[in-house]
Amino acid sequence: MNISQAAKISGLTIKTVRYYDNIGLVAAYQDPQNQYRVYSKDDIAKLQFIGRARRFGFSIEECRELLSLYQDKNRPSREVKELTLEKLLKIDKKLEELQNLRNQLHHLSKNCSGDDRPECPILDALAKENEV
Amino acid sequence: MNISQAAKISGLTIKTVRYYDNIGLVAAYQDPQNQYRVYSKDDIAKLQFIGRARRFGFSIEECRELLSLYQDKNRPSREVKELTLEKLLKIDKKLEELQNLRNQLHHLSKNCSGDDRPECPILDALAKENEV
DNA sequence: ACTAAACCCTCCAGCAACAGTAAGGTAGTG
DNA sequence: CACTACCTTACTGTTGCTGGAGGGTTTAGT
Repeated sequence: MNISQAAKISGLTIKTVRYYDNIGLVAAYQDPQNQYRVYSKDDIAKLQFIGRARRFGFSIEECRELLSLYQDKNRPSREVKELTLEKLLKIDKKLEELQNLRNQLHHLSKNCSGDDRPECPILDALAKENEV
Repeated sequence: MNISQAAKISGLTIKTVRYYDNIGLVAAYQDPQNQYRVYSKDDIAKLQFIGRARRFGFSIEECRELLSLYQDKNRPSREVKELTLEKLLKIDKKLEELQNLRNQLHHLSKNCSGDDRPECPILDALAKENEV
């Protein structure tokens, strides 16, 4: 299977698939005749696996780790769970930050008339060292 | 005022302040004798302004825009509010995404024993094209 | 006056995770 | 044989800095 089909099936872009090959995440067989990359069903499965893991917020390096755990039939599920819980914690932290940010910005925008006058509590808040 | 003081007061790192100078966001006066950057009170205020805007999730380019609005005494507050609401929308979208992610990961981790056995629903979910 | 610490500078490389583009080779069809 | 649609490598750009090398300057202490 050539790269464009592999990309389509896995839901990734060609660029991304090529990139994953370059960094050794999913190394493709290369036809010695024309240098074209050839993807096996197993490769496709890996690409899909990575695509999903990426959508779950795992980094490339974490994907690499998950992939090796995935391929190791004897690995304990503990390791995978640890990685997942770690990621979960990070997400929770990010969520809290974003929620705070949202509340502050929302508060600011509500107090701004948003018309042709220059008075703007948003800029005032950014300019002064008080809290919003 | 030299760069280390400017950095300390504005709550940024020296590297960051220098970077902002390089990209013309806050251009510092440079002593012709020794090439040292010199920061005025006005510069400090700008740095602080940017620091807060960055913490509010505005990009550098948005900061540049806000700064020019901030310095223009006649600008309508509408422009600032628009920028803020736009940013708010992005944040809401990101929040929703993250929340979904969190729920899915949480669901996965709850179903994983996390012990020495190799059975792992997390990896299974990543390997198969079904939803979690 | 000399020295050492503590500043400051510029320039270059690198991070994540690709996307875009140039310049070129190849495969299949009419 | 031309044309289109693939494919390749290689380089640059993105965002917002951070780290380091290699060097000049200022200041404090002796």
